[in-house]
Amino acid sequence: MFDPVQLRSFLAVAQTGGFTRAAERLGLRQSTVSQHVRRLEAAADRQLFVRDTHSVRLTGEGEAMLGFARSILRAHEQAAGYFAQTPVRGRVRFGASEDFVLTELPQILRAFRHDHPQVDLELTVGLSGVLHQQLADGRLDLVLGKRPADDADGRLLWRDQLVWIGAEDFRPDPTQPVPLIVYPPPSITRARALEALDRAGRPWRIACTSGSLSGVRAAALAGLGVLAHARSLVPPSLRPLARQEELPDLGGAEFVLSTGRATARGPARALADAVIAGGDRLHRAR
Amino acid sequence: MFDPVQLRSFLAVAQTGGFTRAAERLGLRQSTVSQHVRRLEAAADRQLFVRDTHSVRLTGEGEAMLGFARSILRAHEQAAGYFAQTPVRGRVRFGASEDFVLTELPQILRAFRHDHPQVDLELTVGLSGVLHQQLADGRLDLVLGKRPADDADGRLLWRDQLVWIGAEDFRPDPTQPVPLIVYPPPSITRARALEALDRAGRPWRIACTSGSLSGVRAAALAGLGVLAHARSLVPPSLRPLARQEELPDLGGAEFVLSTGRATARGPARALADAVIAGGDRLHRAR
DNA sequence: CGCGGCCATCATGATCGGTGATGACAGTGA
DNA sequence: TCACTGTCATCACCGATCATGATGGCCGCG
Repeated sequence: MFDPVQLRSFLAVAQTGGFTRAAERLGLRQSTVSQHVRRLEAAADRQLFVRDTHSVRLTGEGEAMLGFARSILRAHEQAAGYFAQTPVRGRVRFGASEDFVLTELPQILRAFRHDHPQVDLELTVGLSGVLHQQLADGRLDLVLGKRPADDADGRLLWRDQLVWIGAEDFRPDPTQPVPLIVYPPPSITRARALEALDRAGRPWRIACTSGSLSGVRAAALAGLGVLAHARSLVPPSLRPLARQEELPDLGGAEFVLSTGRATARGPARALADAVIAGGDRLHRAR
Repeated sequence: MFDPVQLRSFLAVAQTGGFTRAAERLGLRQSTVSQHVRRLEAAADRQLFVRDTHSVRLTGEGEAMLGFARSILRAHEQAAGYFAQTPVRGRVRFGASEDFVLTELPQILRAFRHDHPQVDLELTVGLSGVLHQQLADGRLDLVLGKRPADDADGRLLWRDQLVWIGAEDFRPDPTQPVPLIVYPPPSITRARALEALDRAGRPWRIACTSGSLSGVRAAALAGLGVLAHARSLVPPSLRPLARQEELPDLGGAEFVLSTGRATARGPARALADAVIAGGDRLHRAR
């Protein structure tokens, strides 16, 4: 095991051809460099330089050591270069919409925590509209959710179609108001569903209101009604209704990653990169 | 600059999955290993392990460090492996026959001293027979010279032809005894020359005797007579006589490197290797 | 022959590093 | 629930290590 500091001194002596010059280059004293070389020679049990009082020359073994020293120091420099950049550290307050709780978002966050253990990750799950409001208020740093109607910000992750979904065998009775399962306001999906029905002149009633995806999923599985939902994020055991045309078209939806007004930096940037990189895993490509 | 010792501890922790186990493997204490990792983390300014009280897991940065640590330690081990073999050190008493003083033997010896500065090299130049006698007496360790008639030892370096040489324009008078330039006994060449002439019934006389190559060379250049010499080692400004057939054939000669009875070891072995490796430079290939 | 530049060596004071003891923590089994 | 065990972190201690400045030997130069 060779001391890298001694190797550096050795290399400097070999390159400058002198102990004094090497010491100057390294910001050390001549006696220090002399000791470094001496210890290195002791460690290798070889004479590395021939010190003819007014010249310093490498021996054969010294030339061999030269190669090894270069190799070792190069490896060190590669490592040092990698770790030179300031580490990602701090806090991210991350908001993710309910839609993602059943996706692989947890795995993405888990990987992020693995890669950046020094980042405190605070996760808030809620409705997209609420999250964007908190982002605007500065209570969140990064939000993953549907793009609100009035908001043009955020990086578009993917475009999706809103569809009507329900239990396996559920078919709404055309003669009755459509039984709706919705999130409470200010749910974007809720607003879109009511708008579409109203525009089509189709009567409706609220069959169930729940603030959580598991709540609306339970209601749908129970056959309480239909639910507007992004096609790519339909929870397991629920399916788009076979005949979408019996209900009005819901239009599209855009899933965005928003970072407030400023470009994300530091931990928020790192998390945004991680989410974008793992973005494919958030929705099932159809 | 990372401390290789700390890297070794880090690697051991990563491999064994525990500080205590790593410490056992390394022959250190657990607290020491803990400090090593802590210092390494401080040096890299990253957290490398997640210590969940009953498990130790690499972070993402830790995995990066793993690669660098392996690379650095591999470089160290290569160097350590090279310098692990005990260095060549000591004394060689080397005998070289007069024949080689004008060859590149000095360059070979110079390179040897460069490669093995810790070897004291004692050079004896003399007649092959004398040198072999000293080798047998234990007063030399290695001898380079012509193989004596009664000696079968030694590593054959090359076979050569003995030829008659003289000054540029020298031609022996067939009616007169051949004027000979010879080394004093126990010169091998001398014996071979006299034998050949006697066997051919050709009269001869000693025109000059000198113990050194420069002596016989001067005599030959002065036109004092002819000289038996190995063809490949003819000194500059002397040439084989144009008509060799006017004098009896001298036969061949073998140049050998002899190491006494035992196989050479240590410094003598190293020098022998160097001479053999540079052997081509000792004679001009014709 | 003194001078200056070079490297080796030495004593010294500060720093570093391994150690053992101790503490915090969590999983285990009675 | 509680003692026990095994984990890792932390700390004070002391001996080893290290960089330093001073000194000395060496050699070439003026």
